[in-house]
Amino acid sequence: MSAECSGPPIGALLARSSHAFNAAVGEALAREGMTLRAFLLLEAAAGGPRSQQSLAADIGLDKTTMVAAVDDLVAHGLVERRSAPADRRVRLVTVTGDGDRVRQRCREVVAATEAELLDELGAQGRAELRGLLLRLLHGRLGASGRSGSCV
Amino acid sequence: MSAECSGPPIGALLARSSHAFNAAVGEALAREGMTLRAFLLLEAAAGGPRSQQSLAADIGLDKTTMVAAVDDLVAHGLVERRSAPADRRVRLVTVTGDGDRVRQRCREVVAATEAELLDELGAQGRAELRGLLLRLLHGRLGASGRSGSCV
DNA sequence: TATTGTTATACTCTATAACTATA
DNA sequence: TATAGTTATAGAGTATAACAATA
Repeated sequence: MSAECSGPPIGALLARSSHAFNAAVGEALAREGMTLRAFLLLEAAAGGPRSQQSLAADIGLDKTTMVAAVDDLVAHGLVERRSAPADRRVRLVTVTGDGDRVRQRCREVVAATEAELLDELGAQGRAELRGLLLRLLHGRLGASGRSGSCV
Repeated sequence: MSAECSGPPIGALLARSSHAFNAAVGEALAREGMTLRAFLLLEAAAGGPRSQQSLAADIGLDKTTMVAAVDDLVAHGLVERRSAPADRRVRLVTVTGDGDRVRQRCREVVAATEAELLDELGAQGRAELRGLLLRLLHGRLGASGRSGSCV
């Protein structure tokens, strides 16, 4: 038996922290007329033209919900659907110039929001937290099938 | 501008970690015939007989959803509803003997699951992570109205 | 009149099934 | 036959509104 120390379970602390982070980032993005999910999708699409299913698997969405998510970005002119020449069944989601500008601005907004929330930890604390979470995710936590929306 | 270092945003790491934690703990509790939410409610009720609204505010549920949540625990004989003598509008949720036994077992299951997931961090890493998250939650993160289900 | 608990209802989100067009 | 995308539909989960009992 490992000497588990006192205090609330870490899972509860993680849940509260994550929830508060998502709420703060979501509010900041809402002021830009964006959604956290839409931003994540935009980021994923910016990695290069990819099929909707590939994006869906990446973000942890269903292919059916991905349709509406892409529809939304298309309606705002941030991405375009293009038929892939090699396989005309797949629709490559490509980021437009406007989309990239919005994405850059949202990146800054998200980074600023996170920086403010992480301020009390100091540079060293932030690095430690990042390192610990990465170790956690590369351990048993990442081993289990960790698909899921997380959003 | 603070020197924000490289890597994925910490919010994303927190979200993935929290999601994986909840999934693992949820699976472990499911093997005991329990739900994460039901366990949290049972834990809150074990703090002493309290009104449903008080419990709802604590867990971050709506009072209307709390009704069904308590109904579920009552159906399993883990808690009882008793009218408060002082104010007969409120129903005090009290944990039964069976409820307390189930709660103790679930506490052990949750602790064991978390311990396994946190194993790679070592005792020192676990303490560091706990400390960092507590500092985070006592800072700006906890300052904002942080109500919400988190479950 | 205000508040606790409850019910009924509507709304949001997501997944399942069925369809199309390609392969 | 199998796959990418789409649509329609059903389900879970949640919140809003209205009601009962009590203060």
